[in-house]
Amino acid sequence: MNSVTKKKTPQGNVLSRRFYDRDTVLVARDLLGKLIVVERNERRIARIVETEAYVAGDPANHAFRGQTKRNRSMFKGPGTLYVYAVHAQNCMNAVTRLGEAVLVRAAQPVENVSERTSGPGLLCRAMGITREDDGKSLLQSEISIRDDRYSPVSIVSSPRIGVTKWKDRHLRFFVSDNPSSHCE
DNA sequence: CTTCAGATCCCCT
DNA sequence: GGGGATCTGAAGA
Repeated sequence: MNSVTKKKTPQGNVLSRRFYDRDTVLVARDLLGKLIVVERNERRIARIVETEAYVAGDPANHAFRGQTKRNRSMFKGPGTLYVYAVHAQNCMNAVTRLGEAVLVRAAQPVENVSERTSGPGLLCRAMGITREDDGKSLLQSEISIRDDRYSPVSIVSSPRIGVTKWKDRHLRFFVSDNPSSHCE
Protein backbone atom coordinates (compact mmCIF):
# COMPACT_ATOMS: atom_id res chain seq x y z
CA MET A 1 0.00 0.00 0.00
CA ASN A 2 1.17 3.49 -0.82
CA SER A 3 1.36 5.29 2.49
CA VAL A 4 1.14 8.67 0.79
CA THR A 5 -2.25 7.88 -0.70
CA LYS A 6 -5.07 9.73 0.99
CA LYS A 7 -7.36 7.57 3.04
CA LYS A 8 -10.34 6.60 0.93
CA THR A 9 -13.07 4.15 1.81
CA PRO A 10 -16.33 3.06 0.25
CA GLN A 11 -17.99 5.34 2.82
CA GLY A 12 -16.18 8.38 1.47
CA ASN A 13 -13.50 10.65 2.85
CA VAL A 14 -13.19 11.47 6.53
CA LEU A 15 -14.02 15.15 6.99
CA SER A 16 -10.86 17.13 7.70
CA ARG A 17 -9.99 19.54 10.46
CA ARG A 18 -10.37 22.28 7.86
CA PHE A 19 -14.04 21.32 7.41
CA TYR A 20 -14.79 21.87 11.11
CA ASP A 21 -12.62 24.98 11.45
CA ARG A 22 -15.22 27.26 9.85
CA ASP A 23 -18.26 29.28 10.80
CA THR A 24 -20.38 26.96 12.95
CA VAL A 25 -23.62 27.72 11.11
CA LEU A 26 -22.00 26.75 7.81
CA VAL A 27 -20.68 23.54 9.33
CA ALA A 28 -24.15 22.71 10.67
CA ARG A 29 -25.63 23.11 7.17
CA ASP A 30 -22.82 21.21 5.48
CA LEU A 31 -23.04 18.25 7.87
CA LEU A 32 -26.46 17.41 6.42
CA GLY A 33 -26.12 14.40 4.14
CA LYS A 34 -22.78 13.33 5.64
CA LEU A 35 -22.22 9.84 7.09
CA ILE A 36 -21.61 9.04 10.75
CA VAL A 37 -19.39 5.95 10.78
CA VAL A 38 -18.74 3.98 13.99
CA GLU A 39 -16.28 1.10 13.59
CA ARG A 40 -16.23 -1.23 16.57
CA ASN A 41 -17.30 -4.89 16.69
CA GLU A 42 -19.55 -4.12 13.78
CA ARG A 43 -19.57 -1.08 11.57
CA ARG A 44 -22.58 1.19 11.92
CA ILE A 45 -23.40 3.94 9.44
CA ALA A 46 -26.12 6.59 9.37
CA ARG A 47 -26.69 9.66 7.23
CA ILE A 48 -27.19 13.00 9.02
CA VAL A 49 -30.53 14.69 8.31
CA GLU A 50 -30.88 17.19 11.19
CA THR A 51 -28.42 19.47 13.03
CA GLU A 52 -28.30 22.49 15.31
CA ALA A 53 -25.61 25.15 15.70
CA TYR A 54 -24.44 26.41 19.10
CA VAL A 55 -22.31 29.48 18.63
CA ALA A 56 -20.33 32.08 20.60
CA GLY A 57 -22.45 34.51 22.64
CA ASP A 58 -25.30 32.00 22.52
CA PRO A 59 -27.03 31.71 25.94
CA ALA A 60 -28.12 28.15 25.14
CA ASN A 61 -24.53 27.07 24.42
CA HIS A 62 -22.94 24.96 27.18
CA ALA A 63 -19.79 27.03 26.72
CA PHE A 64 -21.64 30.33 27.21
CA ARG A 65 -19.93 30.92 30.57
CA GLY A 66 -16.57 29.53 29.50
CA GLN A 67 -14.95 26.17 30.08
CA THR A 68 -16.32 23.77 32.69
CA LYS A 69 -15.76 20.13 33.53
CA ARG A 70 -18.65 19.07 31.30
CA ASN A 71 -17.82 21.09 28.21
CA ARG A 72 -14.02 20.77 28.19
CA SER A 73 -14.18 18.82 24.91
CA MET A 74 -15.53 21.94 23.24
CA PHE A 75 -12.11 23.50 23.75
CA LYS A 76 -10.01 20.66 22.32
CA GLY A 77 -10.11 21.93 18.77
CA PRO A 78 -12.10 21.50 15.55
CA GLY A 79 -13.21 17.94 14.83
CA THR A 80 -13.51 16.86 18.47
CA LEU A 81 -16.50 14.76 19.52
CA TYR A 82 -18.46 16.32 22.40
CA VAL A 83 -20.92 13.97 24.11
CA TYR A 84 -23.01 15.13 27.05
CA ALA A 85 -25.96 13.75 28.98
CA VAL A 86 -29.29 15.43 29.52
CA HIS A 87 -32.49 13.87 30.85
CA ALA A 88 -30.69 10.52 31.00
CA GLN A 89 -29.96 10.70 27.27
CA ASN A 90 -26.68 11.17 25.43
CA CYS A 91 -26.26 13.80 22.73
CA MET A 92 -23.41 13.97 20.23
CA ASN A 93 -21.83 17.15 18.90
CA ALA A 94 -19.06 17.96 16.47
CA VAL A 95 -16.84 20.73 17.81
CA THR A 96 -16.09 23.51 15.34
CA ARG A 97 -14.31 26.61 16.59
CA LEU A 98 -13.33 27.22 20.19
CA GLY A 99 -16.38 26.76 22.41
CA GLU A 100 -18.74 26.20 19.49
CA ALA A 101 -20.32 22.97 18.24
CA VAL A 102 -22.96 21.34 16.07
CA LEU A 103 -25.51 19.03 17.69
CA VAL A 104 -26.46 16.08 15.51
CA ARG A 105 -30.17 15.53 16.11
CA ALA A 106 -31.20 12.88 13.60
CA ALA A 107 -29.92 10.57 10.87
CA GLN A 108 -31.13 7.88 8.50
CA PRO A 109 -29.94 4.29 9.02
CA VAL A 110 -27.51 3.13 6.31
CA GLU A 111 -25.74 0.04 7.67
CA ASN A 112 -26.18 -2.10 10.82
CA VAL A 113 -28.55 0.39 12.43
CA SER A 114 -31.82 -1.18 13.55
CA GLU A 115 -32.99 1.18 16.30
CA ARG A 116 -34.62 4.53 15.69
CA THR A 117 -32.35 7.47 14.90
CA SER A 118 -34.64 10.50 15.01
CA GLY A 119 -33.74 12.57 18.06
CA PRO A 120 -30.32 13.17 19.63
CA GLY A 121 -30.76 10.64 22.44
CA LEU A 122 -32.08 7.91 20.21
CA LEU A 123 -29.40 8.56 17.60
CA CYS A 124 -26.59 8.07 20.12
CA ARG A 125 -28.21 4.91 21.42
CA ALA A 126 -28.64 3.46 17.93
CA MET A 127 -25.03 4.25 17.01
CA GLY A 128 -23.63 3.05 20.35
CA ILE A 129 -22.14 6.42 21.22
CA THR A 130 -21.78 7.11 24.96
CA ARG A 131 -20.07 9.60 27.24
CA GLU A 132 -17.05 7.28 27.09
CA ASP A 133 -16.58 8.70 23.61
CA ASP A 134 -16.58 12.31 24.79
CA GLY A 135 -13.40 14.08 23.72
CA LYS A 136 -12.43 11.61 20.98
CA SER A 137 -11.28 12.93 17.62
CA LEU A 138 -13.61 12.65 14.66
CA LEU A 139 -10.50 12.99 12.50
CA GLN A 140 -8.70 9.89 13.76
CA SER A 141 -10.64 7.44 15.90
CA GLU A 142 -13.21 4.67 15.47
CA ILE A 143 -15.86 7.38 15.14
CA SER A 144 -15.79 9.65 12.11
CA ILE A 145 -17.99 11.71 9.86
CA ARG A 146 -17.46 11.18 6.14
CA ASP A 147 -18.38 12.71 2.81
CA ASP A 148 -19.51 10.30 0.12
CA ARG A 149 -20.44 13.09 -2.27
CA TYR A 150 -24.12 12.84 -1.46
CA SER A 151 -25.99 16.17 -1.47
CA PRO A 152 -29.40 16.71 0.16
CA VAL A 153 -32.10 17.89 -2.23
CA SER A 154 -33.25 20.79 -0.11
CA ILE A 155 -32.39 22.21 3.30
CA VAL A 156 -34.73 24.09 5.64
CA SER A 157 -33.96 26.06 8.82
CA SER A 158 -36.01 26.69 11.95
CA PRO A 159 -35.58 27.63 15.63
CA ARG A 160 -33.88 24.97 17.73
CA ILE A 161 -35.88 22.24 19.43
CA GLY A 162 -36.24 22.21 23.20
CA VAL A 163 -34.28 25.44 23.55
CA THR A 164 -35.94 28.38 25.30
CA LYS A 165 -33.25 30.96 24.54
CA TRP A 166 -32.68 32.62 21.19
CA LYS A 167 -36.02 31.33 19.89
CA ASP A 168 -36.00 33.91 17.13
CA ARG A 169 -32.80 32.52 15.64
CA HIS A 170 -32.93 29.86 12.96
CA LEU A 171 -30.04 27.67 14.02
CA ARG A 172 -31.62 24.30 13.27
CA PHE A 173 -31.19 22.74 9.85
CA PHE A 174 -32.79 19.66 8.37
CA VAL A 175 -33.30 17.89 5.08
CA SER A 176 -36.84 18.76 4.07
CA ASP A 177 -37.48 15.65 1.98
CA ASN A 178 -36.86 13.45 4.99
CA PRO A 179 -40.18 12.06 6.29
CA SER A 180 -39.07 12.02 9.93
CA SER A 181 -38.33 15.74 10.04
CA HIS A 182 -41.21 17.69 11.43
CA CYS A 183 -41.54 21.24 10.18
CA GLU A 184 -41.97 24.67 11.63
C1' DC B 1 -24.81 19.91 50.63
C1' DT B 2 -29.24 21.03 48.28
C1' DT B 3 -31.79 22.71 44.69
C1' DC B 4 -33.06 23.06 40.06
C1' DA B 5 -33.22 23.46 35.13
C1' DG B 6 -32.32 21.13 31.08
C1' DA B 7 -29.75 20.80 23.46
C1' DT B 8 -35.11 14.24 25.79
C1' DC B 9 -38.20 10.36 25.47
C1' DC B 10 -42.32 7.73 26.31
C1' DC B 11 -46.91 6.97 27.37
C1' DC B 12 -51.35 8.60 28.19
C1' DT B 13 -55.45 11.19 26.86
C1' DG C 1 -50.25 17.86 23.18
C1' DG C 2 -49.24 17.29 27.99
C1' DG C 3 -46.94 15.41 32.06
C1' DG C 4 -43.83 12.17 34.42
C1' DA C 5 -39.42 9.58 34.37
C1' DT C 6 -34.77 10.18 35.02
C1' DC C 7 -29.99 12.08 36.15
C1' DT C 8 -26.09 15.07 35.52
C1' DG C 9 -23.88 19.45 35.96
C1' DA C 10 -23.95 23.99 37.71
C1' DA C 11 -25.09 27.40 40.98
C1' DG C 12 -26.36 29.04 45.40
C1' DA C 13 -26.69 28.66 50.58
